[in-house]
Amino acid sequence: MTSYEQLLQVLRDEGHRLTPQRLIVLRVVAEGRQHMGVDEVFREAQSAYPFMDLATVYRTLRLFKQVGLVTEVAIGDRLHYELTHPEDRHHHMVCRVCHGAFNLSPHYLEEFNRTLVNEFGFVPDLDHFAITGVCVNCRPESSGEVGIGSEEFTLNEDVP
Amino acid sequence: MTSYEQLLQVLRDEGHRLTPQRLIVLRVVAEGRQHMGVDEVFREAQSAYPFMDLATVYRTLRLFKQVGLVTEVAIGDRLHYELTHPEDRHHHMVCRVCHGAFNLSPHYLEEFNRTLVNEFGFVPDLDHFAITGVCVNCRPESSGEVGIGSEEFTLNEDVP
DNA sequence: TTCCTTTTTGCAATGAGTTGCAAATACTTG
DNA sequence: CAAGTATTTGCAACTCATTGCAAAAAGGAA
Repeated sequence: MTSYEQLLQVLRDEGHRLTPQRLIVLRVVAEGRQHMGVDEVFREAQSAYPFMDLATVYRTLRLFKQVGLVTEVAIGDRLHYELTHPEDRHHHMVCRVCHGAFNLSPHYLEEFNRTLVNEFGFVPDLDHFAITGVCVNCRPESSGEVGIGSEEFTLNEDVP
Repeated sequence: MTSYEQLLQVLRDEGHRLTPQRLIVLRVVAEGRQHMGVDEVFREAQSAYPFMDLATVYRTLRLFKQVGLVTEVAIGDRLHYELTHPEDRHHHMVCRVCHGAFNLSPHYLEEFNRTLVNEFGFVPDLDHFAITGVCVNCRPESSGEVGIGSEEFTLNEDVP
């Protein structure tokens, strides 16, 4: 059983139907780069299946998020999606200036998470956690050195 | 000079014009409860100034946010605004189930903030920080006790 | 006060995302 | 493999928020 078929099994197990649209959106996201924008997913899906509707893409991505197949990241006001890799869970730091996204190891949020649960009984949704700010490259006084644990990648689509 | 006039002075000092629309929106937010939704601000402003336009409310709130008069909080996908009280800065924990918002003292984020800056050179926007999750009242296994530092208030408008 | 320049408003159009509903279709059972 | 049912799709309409642009108005100078 390939890893793609394992993903399909997740859908089947939860009682969701395997429609051509879902198979194609899943393949597009699985084979695409990190953080695909919805319009990007839509264009690629449509080229494989011309009847694809944008609303279906939105609904499908929302479903995939619910069952944990993909992770949603809000980058510069727009929703982006990436395949969930359980062995490489990470959060995001999104730069308000360049719209670049940096991965952040869950380790850095563990203590914060414990504090919220213990002090307030509040269980935060860290799976969809992203924090905006200004990255080291976009800071005027930036002097360069960055520690380990961060992995940058810049969007190659236009984000206004 | 009243505190309301001090707020106006902030606008004047930055070269913004004092239009009737801005005065009214400021008064509505200053006298309203915490976390007012945009539509709520709009309705109240319109009842004081019938020509008020929704786009003006959005632009005005955005301006007020830029100059620091108000703080923007995203609650359940919608933008909410509250007057900024410099002596009572706080972040928000927003419950995904009941849409209630809990204040969170900046103290709990200080270490996280330091870590991001020191390790990654990333300066997070903590002023607009809100984290979603499930609050103690909405957790099935909730056993009740909550520590100090949290102050709850529930929305009295409908959030779907 | 009057004139002038620049900002701001109101309106309509746009963009991202969601939703209601009838038609289409995936899966189940016989 | 055919029929039945519940889910899903496609379309259009809708919501929240933003934006382009001409008309209106705020604030400064004469």
